[in-house]
Amino acid sequence: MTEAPEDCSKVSPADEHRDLIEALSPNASDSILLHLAMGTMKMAGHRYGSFLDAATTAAKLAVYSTYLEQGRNLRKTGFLHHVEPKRVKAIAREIEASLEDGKFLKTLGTREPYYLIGLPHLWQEKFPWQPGQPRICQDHLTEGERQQLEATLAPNLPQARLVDSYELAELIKELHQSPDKSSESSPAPLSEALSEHIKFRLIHAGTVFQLDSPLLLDPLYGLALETYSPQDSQQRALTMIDDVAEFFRLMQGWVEAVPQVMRAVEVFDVDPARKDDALKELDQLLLKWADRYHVEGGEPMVMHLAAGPRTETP
Amino acid sequence: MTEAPEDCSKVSPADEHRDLIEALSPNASDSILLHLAMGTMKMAGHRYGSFLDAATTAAKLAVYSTYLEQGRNLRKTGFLHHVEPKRVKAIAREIEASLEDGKFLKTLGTREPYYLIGLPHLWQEKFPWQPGQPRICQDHLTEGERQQLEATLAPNLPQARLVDSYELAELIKELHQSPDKSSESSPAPLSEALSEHIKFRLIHAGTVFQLDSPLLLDPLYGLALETYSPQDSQQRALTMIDDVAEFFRLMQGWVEAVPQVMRAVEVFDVDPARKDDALKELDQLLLKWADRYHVEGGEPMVMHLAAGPRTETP
DNA sequence: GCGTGGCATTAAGCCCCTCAA
DNA sequence: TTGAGGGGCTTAATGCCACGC
Repeated sequence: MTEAPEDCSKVSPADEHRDLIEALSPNASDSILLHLAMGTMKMAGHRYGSFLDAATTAAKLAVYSTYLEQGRNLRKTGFLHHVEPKRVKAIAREIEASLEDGKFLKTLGTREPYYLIGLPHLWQEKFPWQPGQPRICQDHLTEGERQQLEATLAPNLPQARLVDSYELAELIKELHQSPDKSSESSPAPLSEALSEHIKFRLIHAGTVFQLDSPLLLDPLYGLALETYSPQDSQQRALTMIDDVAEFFRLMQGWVEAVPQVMRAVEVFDVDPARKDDALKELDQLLLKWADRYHVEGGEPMVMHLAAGPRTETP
Repeated sequence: MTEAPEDCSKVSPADEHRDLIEALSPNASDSILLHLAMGTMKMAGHRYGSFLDAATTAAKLAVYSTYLEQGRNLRKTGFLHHVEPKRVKAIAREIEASLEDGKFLKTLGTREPYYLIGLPHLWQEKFPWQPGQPRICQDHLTEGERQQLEATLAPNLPQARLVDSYELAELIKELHQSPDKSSESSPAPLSEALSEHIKFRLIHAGTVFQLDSPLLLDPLYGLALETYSPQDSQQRALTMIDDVAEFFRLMQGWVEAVPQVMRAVEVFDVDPARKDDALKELDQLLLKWADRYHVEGGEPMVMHLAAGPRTETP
């Protein structure tokens, strides 16, 4: 019950995902945005509003960059991007405040939202548990009922006792206003809705499990993971984002014709019988190549590659 | 005067660009968004609001995708993304209307905004020019003045006469309400501000030039390019976006463990004396590799690679 | 649990205008 | 021509509550 239900309609989520991307994004930029939104919101669990804020911040930085290029001309910048000069000014002020005073722009900031990352630690600190102690502390339960319930729990849970929904809400509240950033004040009002969202996300991610039972008046909640560790598929999704970001950075170097930056694309029709061989050989080629030119204390280099079936012939 | 001024401050725009990206985006997703915003707004010339709309659309699709995965449960979807169920419903309706009725979501749609692409054709159609005819048609000019002005024009202009600001505004208006999409009505009210933005963009992109002269009461405008063709640096920026999009698509396949999708990363320290050799050899290796496995009528494959200096050691 | 409705606040993307330097 | 201000419209992100199922 902690996982997203594999709902039994016709298509798998991954296909649905791909279909949406391909049906609705004739443009490369749109497609990148879509992949990014999926990765950010569905995999990493960032809020809808956070993604929008991050996109807005990126757009503001683009405006600011033009503003500098145009010699701090508000009007020209406004014309070039179709933004009111007044707004350009506000954007510039905001960004400069961020650069100078270290105030934070609304970015995603971390791969996952802080509450996913920070919860296991805080929970184990505030509601610790030692072997031999009861994991469930509910006055209205008899000792037998307690043991019966605890027997239903998974075997290798972290050293933390179960909590009720109030305690969970407390945990979430504390996590929420631990910005551990320089901005001293907590401008975050933690609404009920937000708190509920965080709770759902924690359960969805498998960090927290919910215990329902007729013996209980209200559901209890337990910590399922000792430290934050994304599932395998999530880990891959995060790696994907990192790879794409670095690929983007490298390609930007190529656009600017930075020396020692290389781009390569190979488009071909592979012999179906030798597909596996081809990929294996490519892997080996790259490994040997990097080995051949590697020296201790050389200049740091990186190379990113992705290969697979192509869908269109451009 | 048609180009962005190389403003004489301390740093070059490209450095500024890179600094902004690196100073303010500790996160891979943020960095991707920034690269994308720069490419979309500064290079391709899409509007600030268009980029925001496209990002919002991507986020909506992510929400919708979750909505389907959750068996069309509005509340759960709302919790998972911190969106009101009401809003989820509106989003779902909007997307389904788009899928069924072919209504358009607000995406970037084309690489460049239509007005950049479509203008040269429309201009040559509405204001054609033949050798021997006057390029400048202004009653208040004497024949001598006209010839004097025309002599200042660049030699190889397209077959189009110069226009005044009213005619230019007419062109822009016509372009603006040529959606050439299925949505019959033009929901676009073309404000003065938007029209001015388009005019600035056209001049900025070098598609249109402005002619000022003491002989003229008002400035005139001329078409500078026969067909839309981005400058070299813009062309590279567009290629970058395409590459990144396909790289993203391939990596998504890797995340889902699609067979025949491969990801490779090589991190090493290159012998400084052999950097060029290394890249040249890599290029050759890839070419030969693709050749070796290519057959007529095989399965379509693609491979993307970028290599260059690395900045951090992860 | 779920969908649906109402109601409220606030920011910000848009539009337009004027005036002084 | 640019900066600075004023005034206005509309959407939508975000919050809350309540009813009926």
